[in-house]
Amino acid sequence: MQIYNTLTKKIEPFIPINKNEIKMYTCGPTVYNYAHIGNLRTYISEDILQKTLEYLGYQVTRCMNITDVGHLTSDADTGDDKMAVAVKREKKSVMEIADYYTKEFLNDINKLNIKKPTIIAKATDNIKEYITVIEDLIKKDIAYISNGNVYFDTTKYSKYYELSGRNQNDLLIGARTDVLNDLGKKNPFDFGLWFTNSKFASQDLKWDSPFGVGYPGWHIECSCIALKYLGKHIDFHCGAVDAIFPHHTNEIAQTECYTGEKWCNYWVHMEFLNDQQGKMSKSKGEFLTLKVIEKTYNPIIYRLFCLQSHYRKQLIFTMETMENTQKIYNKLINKIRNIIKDNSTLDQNIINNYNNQFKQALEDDLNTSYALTVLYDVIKSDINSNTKLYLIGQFDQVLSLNLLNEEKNNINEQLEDYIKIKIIKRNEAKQVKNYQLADQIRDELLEQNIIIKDTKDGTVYERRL
RNA sequence: GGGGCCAUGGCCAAGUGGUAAGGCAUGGGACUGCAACUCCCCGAUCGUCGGUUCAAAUCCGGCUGGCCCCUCCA
Repeated sequence: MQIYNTLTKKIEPFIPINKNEIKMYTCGPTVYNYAHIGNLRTYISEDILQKTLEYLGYQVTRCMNITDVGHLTSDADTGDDKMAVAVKREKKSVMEIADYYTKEFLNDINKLNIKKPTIIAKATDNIKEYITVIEDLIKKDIAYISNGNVYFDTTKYSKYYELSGRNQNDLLIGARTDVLNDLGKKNPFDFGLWFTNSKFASQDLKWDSPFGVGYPGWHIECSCIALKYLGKHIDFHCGAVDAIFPHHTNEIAQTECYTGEKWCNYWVHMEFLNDQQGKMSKSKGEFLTLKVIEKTYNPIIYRLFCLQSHYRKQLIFTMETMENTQKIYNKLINKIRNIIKDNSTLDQNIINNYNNQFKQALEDDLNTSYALTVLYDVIKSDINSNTKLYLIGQFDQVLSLNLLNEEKNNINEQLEDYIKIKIIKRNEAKQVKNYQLADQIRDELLEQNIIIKDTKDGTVYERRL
């Protein structure tokens, strides 16, 4: 397998730390609002990475954080905590907000067939761990206390700019003035590890610490949660491209200064979903959630939409392309439904051949669109039905598009009998050329989401997708 | 102002030096009472200009256009 590594800016062969067990950390949501479909694209891509690794025979432990404190609206200590803003907006407690949106998030990823991470850790459950690491960094003179807050001194970590590929001067020019004007900082890009001296009063969540009563910075949570649950070394760390700087940059600095060792080998970043105006963003106010999509489309359609493209390519979302994807999905499922299970025996050579093609596509930096082409190749090929169905089932372990989900099996016997009678009546009507009655019966069934098809072998039916 | 990415037929998209996969849509045809489903057929020289090469969509440079990051957002 080879994959693009942000750390080296190259596509590299993947070499696991341990032979079969892979440790993967993926940044989770800040649960102050619904996830928008752009957020969800990232999790879909991460899911593909995980499932590809599993398909290749690795065992993957995936850890994800849930940010319920510390994520400020600004990187200086002037912004509001995102959670505090939500509290004000919805007039609920922080816990209620966090619980509600966490549940909604887990619902969303479930609907998209994203495998639930092995470990899901809340930021507020690991305060002790943050304090341990921060104390250590202070002791090592890498962190310092200033103006009531604890900051990380970025000049103490020589590789600070490695991940982002920038340098301090480039960053300074574009930096926001309130970041630079944070007088507590020794250097412009130093970042907060623990805040006690907040300039805003709306912060509800506070903990006692050796540095005073306060709350943690955003970046420290991921470092500590990863260390706690996955150990000192991890294979993958994923997130969207905007996390490269400063979030992941800061994570590396903290973690490696704490352990004194290299932390993560492969940094994988997922590109944005844009709408026609550009980036989809919560701070713009309006944003598309899965709830909205669901009104018109099965969430799996959105997953397919994402898989048609590449995770490192920006994707533009429009309702037109969703409409198109719906058609693609319908046709795909129809074709698969037309493959009838029979007595044919599995052809192992053919299985290996297509399976290798499928794997090769995914092993090549997760080329999902090509993997879908292999799926089409199988469907079109003249191999026997059972071999086809077997391969489709295998592929769907990674694609997770419910390719073999036979919804028509949901039709109970009672309904089945009813449909059969209707079909017979319709065929009788057709024979005497009473097409009005025939069409009426067809419409009746369609109202119940039953589609009638006249084929060479007689009339068949299926449930509408 | 700095850094970076992208540009392939109507749409999505594969392709990383040897003469353009695939899917959807459109059009044509078969099937059908009609429709749907299914099957068959049809389309591009790869934003633009120039360079390297026997050979470039693929490498290099200029230009144009779009987007992203540098500031909370995935």
